[in-house]
Amino acid sequence: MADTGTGPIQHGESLLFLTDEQLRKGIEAMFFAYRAFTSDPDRILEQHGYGRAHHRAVHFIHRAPGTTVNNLLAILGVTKQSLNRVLRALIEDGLVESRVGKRDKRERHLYLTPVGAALEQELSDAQRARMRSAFRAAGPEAVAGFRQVLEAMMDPEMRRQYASMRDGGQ
Amino acid sequence: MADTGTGPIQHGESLLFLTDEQLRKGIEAMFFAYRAFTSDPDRILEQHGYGRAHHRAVHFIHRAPGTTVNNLLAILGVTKQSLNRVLRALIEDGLVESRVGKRDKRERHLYLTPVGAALEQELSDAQRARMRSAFRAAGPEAVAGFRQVLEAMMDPEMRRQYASMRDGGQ
DNA sequence: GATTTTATGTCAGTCTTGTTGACATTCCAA
DNA sequence: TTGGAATGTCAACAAGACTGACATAAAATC
Repeated sequence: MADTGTGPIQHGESLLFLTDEQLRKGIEAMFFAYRAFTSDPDRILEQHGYGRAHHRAVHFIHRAPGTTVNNLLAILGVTKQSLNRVLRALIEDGLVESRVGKRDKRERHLYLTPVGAALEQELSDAQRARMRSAFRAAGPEAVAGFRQVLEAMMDPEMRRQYASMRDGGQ
Repeated sequence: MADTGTGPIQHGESLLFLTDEQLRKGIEAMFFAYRAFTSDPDRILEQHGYGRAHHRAVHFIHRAPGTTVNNLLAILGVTKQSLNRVLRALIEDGLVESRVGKRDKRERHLYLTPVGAALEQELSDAQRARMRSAFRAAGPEAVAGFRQVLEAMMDPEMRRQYASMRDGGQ
């Protein structure tokens, strides 16, 4: 706990990228970029009467069709009451289908309906467009660094979820 | 609008980093990393009975002491009524001081009190610690790429705010 | 077979933080 | 000086997160 990062400390190689000023810029970059990152989906969701919570559910059901409620809970990191409100709306509106598990009838396996898949497409198209434009502008080396830093920022448990994400099929 | 990025398209140089799969990984990396990014401050804020909105206000008042409410509004991108609730709590609790403008008495200039500065320090220490650890693990080249991509992700107006951020002194 | 655990869903209530609408104060310009 | 624009405050409401309590069904265990 000697190096608090309060100032530039030289160990032979330059550590100027670890100054408080550089860290602060990184922090503010995250703040502003995340707002931009969510702005396009937010606009679309608003037209459909949904929020970010619905987007997250639809995204991960698309990624892992047949996933269970419990699985989704772990990935999204919210309470079941919170997720349930969202899922109920999506199921009632015919965007998500909930099938009772064959092996374990307590489980509900979640799938996007064609309508749900259409919304997912619309949302991810918008989000990918911004990401593609940013990637293209920054170039492949920058993109590699971007991914490296973001991954290093995650907690080990989250990094695990990020890396793998199969499962779900009953 | 020919290239929708739906598949890898070669123009002589490799564009494999722009495939939908790579973009999707970038999107999910943002989602998970942002959650990690906010988790440390969230824990601290909870102990003090505040939320993220208070953090944002305290952060930018620290960055630009003497900033006006209107200025803060533009940076944070919320309505003045929303910000006002947060500021009222911070002022009542003695973390922020609001001084009537000398030139323009309609304006309120905002400053952190010693108590407010202490909370800001606690929050930014935690956030910097995670950022520093991620930066250190990824290395300077990765950090440069990280910043490049995030900046390219912002809207021009936001990028302006991110780059400059002085002002405030009455 | 009885009991416990697991998976899910629901109801009620609270909190944060976003929104809009209405309003007071102050400044400035016609 | 008067009316509009800018700035900020108060009140009320909505979305979406949370906790806690409880119900049901099925699986697992004793």
